[in-house]
Amino acid sequence: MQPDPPKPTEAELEILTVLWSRGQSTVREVHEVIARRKAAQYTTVLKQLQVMAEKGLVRRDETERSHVYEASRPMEWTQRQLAGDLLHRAFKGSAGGLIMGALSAQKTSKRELTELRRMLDEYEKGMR
Amino acid sequence: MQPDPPKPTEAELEILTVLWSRGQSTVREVHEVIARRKAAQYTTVLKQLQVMAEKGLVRRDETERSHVYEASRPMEWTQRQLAGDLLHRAFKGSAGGLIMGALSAQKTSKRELTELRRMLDEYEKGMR
DNA sequence: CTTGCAGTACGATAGTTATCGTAGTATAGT
DNA sequence: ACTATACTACGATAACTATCGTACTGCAAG
Repeated sequence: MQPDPPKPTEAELEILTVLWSRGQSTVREVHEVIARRKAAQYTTVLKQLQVMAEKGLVRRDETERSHVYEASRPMEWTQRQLAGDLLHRAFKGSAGGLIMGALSAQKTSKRELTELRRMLDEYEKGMR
Repeated sequence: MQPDPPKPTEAELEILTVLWSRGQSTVREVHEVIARRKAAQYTTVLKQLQVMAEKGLVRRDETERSHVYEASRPMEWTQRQLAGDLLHRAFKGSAGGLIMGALSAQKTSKRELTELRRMLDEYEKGMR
């Protein structure tokens, strides 16, 4: 599991979200999902995945003629990197600030708020 | 206050944090702070600020010989953009996910946890 | 076999970012 | 007035990103 891969770029993250939701996928499968949201040539996605494989963001299985890709890190791991990165770069490490930013960025339902409280409790429990 | 400025890049954000903490500043002042953390030529910071002014990220007062720069948007505004952006790009809009990411990215003190709960309450109150 | 299709590999390009050197210009001190 | 200094402006460059076209390859159907 080699050195930590670099932070994914915007386009790379979009592809990762596809891989996380679909699991192992061929280029074609990834492309189909991506193309649903935005115009993109097949070879663009292919190239993207090749680069990502070089960077270690995805793993490639070449045994079949159609190569099969999968994210090299679980979604949670990458999310943690991204959240931590933004936390330090824009919020001086203040988790509270980040949360307020997130809450005010989109209106958050009352149900989600109680869900958040539950998460805090749970986190605190597992923390000792 | 013109159209919303674009999302700041990494280096731009670093400069913005200086402007937010210092308020109006000359290039020299910004450079001094930046140079404390990393090697950077004066002209690099200057150029950076010029570009940022073009993008609308900062405002420039040219009345004095040494131009004076200030962030065009308050810290909270930009933080909200960044948090919202990450929220959508990496967390499918799930604030809970982002918060778990942030909490696990760095160990969060018990005191900060209670502070977070207070924030949630406050946010809910101001929400109706 | 041969041809067409589904793949991969690769190179090119345009745009952006970060960085810096150089040149020009105003100012202040001698 | 002259020169050193403190600025700004500008251009160049290297790296990286995103995007795509073209070329090559294996394979299956006729």
